Amino acid sequence: MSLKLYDTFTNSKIKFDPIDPTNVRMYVCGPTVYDYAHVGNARPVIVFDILFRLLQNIYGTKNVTYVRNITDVDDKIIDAANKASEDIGMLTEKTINYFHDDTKYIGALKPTFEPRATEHIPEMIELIEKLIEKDFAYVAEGNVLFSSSKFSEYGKLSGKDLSEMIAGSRVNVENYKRTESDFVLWKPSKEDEPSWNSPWGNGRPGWHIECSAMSEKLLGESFDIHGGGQDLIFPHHENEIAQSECANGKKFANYWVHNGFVTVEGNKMSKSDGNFVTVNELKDNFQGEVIRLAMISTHYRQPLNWTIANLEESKKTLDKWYSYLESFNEGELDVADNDSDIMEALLDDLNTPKAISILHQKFKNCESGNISLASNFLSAANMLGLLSEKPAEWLTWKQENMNINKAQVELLIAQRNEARMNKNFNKADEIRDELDKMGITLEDKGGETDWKVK
RNA sequence: GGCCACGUGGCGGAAUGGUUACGCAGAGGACUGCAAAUCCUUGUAUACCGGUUCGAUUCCGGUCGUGGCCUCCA
Repeated sequence: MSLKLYDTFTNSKIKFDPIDPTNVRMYVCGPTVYDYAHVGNARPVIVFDILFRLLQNIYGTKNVTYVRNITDVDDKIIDAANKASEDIGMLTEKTINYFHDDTKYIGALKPTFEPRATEHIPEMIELIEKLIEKDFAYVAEGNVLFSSSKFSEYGKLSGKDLSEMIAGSRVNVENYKRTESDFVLWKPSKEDEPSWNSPWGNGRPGWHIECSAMSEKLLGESFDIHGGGQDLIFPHHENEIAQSECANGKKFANYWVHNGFVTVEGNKMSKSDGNFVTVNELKDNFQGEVIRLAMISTHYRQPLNWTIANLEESKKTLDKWYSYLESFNEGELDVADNDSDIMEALLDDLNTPKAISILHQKFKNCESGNISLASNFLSAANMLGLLSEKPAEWLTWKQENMNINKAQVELLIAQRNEARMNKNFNKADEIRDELDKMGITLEDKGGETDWKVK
C-alpha cells in the first residue's frame, strides 16, 4: 500500500512518488501575520501536520523536509499597523508569537524551516532579475511585472484560460500593465511603508515571489508537495508556478494539495461580518486536541462546518478515551509501533474520518487492563497527534483552568455524602443541584464521589 | 458568465455494482436511593429525473441546490 494524494493539478487521486526518498520535500503556505489566527488558518496547519507525520512514518523522520513560510510584509499588515498606530515590526513579531502559541496548542509539530519573507529579500531580487533577464518580466513605472502572456502554460493549475481571464477581469487594471493578467513582482513603497533597496528603486516584493524564492532556497528548484488552502490555487500558486518555472525551466512542484474551507455555524466565515472564530479564543474552554479532533473528523478537502456542537462531541470522545487510559500507569503502555489500520486510512489521501472510526473500533475492542490492546489503541491515536497528554492532567484540566474553589466543592460533597449516609436524600439532591449550578457534575463510583466540570 | 469541488439518517461522517460503517443525539434496558459515568439493545439516509445493468447510493447524462475561485482571502 502506498500513499495516494489528491492532486489539484490533475484533479485526481494519484500515487505519491518522491523525487528523492531520502529527502522528501513539502512546502506549505503559512500565515500572513497581522492578526490572531482563526480556525480557517488552523485547518491547513493541522492537515499538513498530519501529512508531515505520515511522510515521516513512511520515509523516516530525518528524510522529510517541511517548509511553512511566514509572510511578514504585505499590504494587509501595513493597513493593520496603521490602523492600530503600531510599528510594523512589533505587530508582526507579536503576531508570530501568537501563531506559535496556537500551533503548539493544537499539537502541530514544528516545520523543519519557517522562513520569513523579510529575511529573503535578496533571494527575491535575484529571482526577479533572472526573470527580467529571460524576458519574462518587465519594469514599468517603478514596478516589476510578470508578463503572463510569455508563459504559455499560465493558468494550468487552476484550469483557467488566459483570454477568458482577461475578458472576465473585474478589477481596474493599472495602465502600466501590458496584459491585464500580469502581476507584480516588485513595487515601489511609499514614504512610510517598509522598503528595501533594489535595482528598481526602494520598494517591496509582490506577494507571490517570496514563496518561489524561499522554496527554491530551502527545497531546490523542484520539490514534491506544495500545499495550502483552496483559495490559494488562483492566483497565488498559479503565479508561483509561472515565476519558478520560467526562471528555472524546470517543473516546480509535483503534487498540489489543497484543503477546503471552513464555515462557522453554517455561515461563510467572514472577517468583515465578524463571523469567525480565532484559535486563541477557544483556549479558555477547550483543550488543543479537541480542536484537532474536530478539525480532522472532516476530510481535508470537504468543506468544514465549525460548530460548538462538534467541539463538544470531540471533547466528549477524548474524555472517554482519556478516562480509559487513566487506569494504566505512566509508561506502562508501549507506543513504539505504527498501527497498520490507521496507516492504511491515511495513505488513502489522508482519510482521517475513517482513521477516527478505526480508533472508535479499537477502543471498543479494548478490554479493561489489557496492556497490549491499550498500547495499540494509544499508538494508533498518536499517529493522528491525539492522546498525547497525560490522562490525569487531561481529566483535571478544567478544574485547574476554571478557578474552581476546590475546598468548597469537596466540603459540599462531604456534606452530601453525610446526608446520603443518613438517607436524607432530599438534602443530598439539594446539594447536588447546588453543585450543578456551579457547573459541577458528580459521579458516585463505588464508595467514592468524583466530580468534574461540565 | 467561466473554471473547480460537492450533495449519504436529527447531526457529524466513511464505504460500496448486490447484506450500507462508525461517532453523537434519540428510544429501551442493566447499574444507582435517584442521578451521573459505564455497559447492552435499538429506529431512521444515499437531492431529483432519465440511461446502462439481472441489480445503482455507487457508472453515464441531465435538472435542481450548496460552496469556492475568477489579481494579492487558509
